[in-house]
Amino acid sequence: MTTEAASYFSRELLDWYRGNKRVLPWRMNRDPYRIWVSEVMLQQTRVDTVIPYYERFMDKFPTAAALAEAPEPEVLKCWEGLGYYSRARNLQAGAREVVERHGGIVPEDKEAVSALRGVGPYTAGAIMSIAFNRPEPAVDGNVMRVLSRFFCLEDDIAKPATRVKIEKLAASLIPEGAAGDFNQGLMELGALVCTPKSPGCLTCPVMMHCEGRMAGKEHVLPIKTKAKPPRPETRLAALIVGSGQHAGKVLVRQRPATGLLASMWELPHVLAPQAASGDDGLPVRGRKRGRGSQQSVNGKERGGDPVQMDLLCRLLAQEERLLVRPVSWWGEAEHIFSHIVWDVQVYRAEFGFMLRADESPLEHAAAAGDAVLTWHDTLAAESLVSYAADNADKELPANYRFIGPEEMRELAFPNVFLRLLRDYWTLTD
DNA sequence: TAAGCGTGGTC
DNA sequence: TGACCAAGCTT
Repeated sequence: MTTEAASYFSRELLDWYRGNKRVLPWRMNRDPYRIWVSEVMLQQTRVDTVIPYYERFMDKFPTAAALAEAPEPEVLKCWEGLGYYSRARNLQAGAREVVERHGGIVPEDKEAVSALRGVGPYTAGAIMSIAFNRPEPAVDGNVMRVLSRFFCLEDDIAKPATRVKIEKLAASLIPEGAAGDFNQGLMELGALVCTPKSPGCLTCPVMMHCEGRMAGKEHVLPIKTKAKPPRPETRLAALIVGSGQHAGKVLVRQRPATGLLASMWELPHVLAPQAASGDDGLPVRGRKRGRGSQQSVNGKERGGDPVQMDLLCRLLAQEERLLVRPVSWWGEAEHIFSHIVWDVQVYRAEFGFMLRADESPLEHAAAAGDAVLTWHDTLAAESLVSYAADNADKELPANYRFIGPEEMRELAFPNVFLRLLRDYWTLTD
């Protein structure tokens, strides 16, 4: 790399950015809190997706102090549908740190910013350069792609070591006094011109000295190893409609505070063992969402797959101490994560009863009986129903609730369950 | 280092 | 239609 090429690149890119930058809500001013929120939302998320979330979030939590004071469920609800929910929790934790340790002002210090929860090398560099115009690199996927092409770098950008290398390069390119615009220019070029699939070299402000293009490699760069394919899982979910004081409401549960979809709400569901994942182990076709319980597809019984219904009943009892009687197949939904694909089979089920963690299952054994774990056992079902009638007002564990459409507006659900519940209430009305 | 962690758009 | 992938961080 020549220093001429480098200074050419920096100068042309900066000019191009200043003449072509998009008008975006987080570019209104240089409030570091606003920049911070935008950068966290933009992690692995497209600009168009972020904009409405950002507007709502800033409206509701306009300052670090406002975010710090908010109840976590409200923050999570505001993030609902955006994905990677640990970002929301970390952002709020970061805001609380800012309030407690920095008087509510985002510190202008690289180490202090980097120490905030959820702020990694990219976000720290973005905040320091965009909000404070400090000469720190902010290397994301765009920047790695743009620089890999311009300098014809063949390092695998999927490897962490490559990001470190490109950070050093990016730092060396920052023009005096223009860190914020330059860093944003790199990303803007990657987003608008130097795109992953078909780079717009003809309109690129730095095409004349682009080594990747000159080598004819603009379509093969950057080098990136493939990700592992997601593993398929069949999830058996229960749509449990309450009676008595819970009439018309649906039983939902909150997930644990860590791991996948942490603290989000959902229909109770269990992981089906491989063998019971469907007739042929593949997602069942032709039974998409909605009222499908009267259909008979792929050889399944009218009311649903007895093996899956039996499993659903047994596993909910074992894992959740939740006793229900699956009644009929209701619908299906697919949910695609980066690393897992859920095929969710939803069954309507009648509520029996639920034990809290501090209750011994033994004292209820007589009432329920072992056989109650088998949904199609008529005697068991009857004893379950009569037991349930006696325990209609029994308190649920803290992470379980019967809710109607109104309560849904306050609890955060992952999209797959949002869709299912909206379908249910729409079809029920 | 590699894996876990969401969702929707694109070609 | 199915890969690919988008302004990454944490463990």
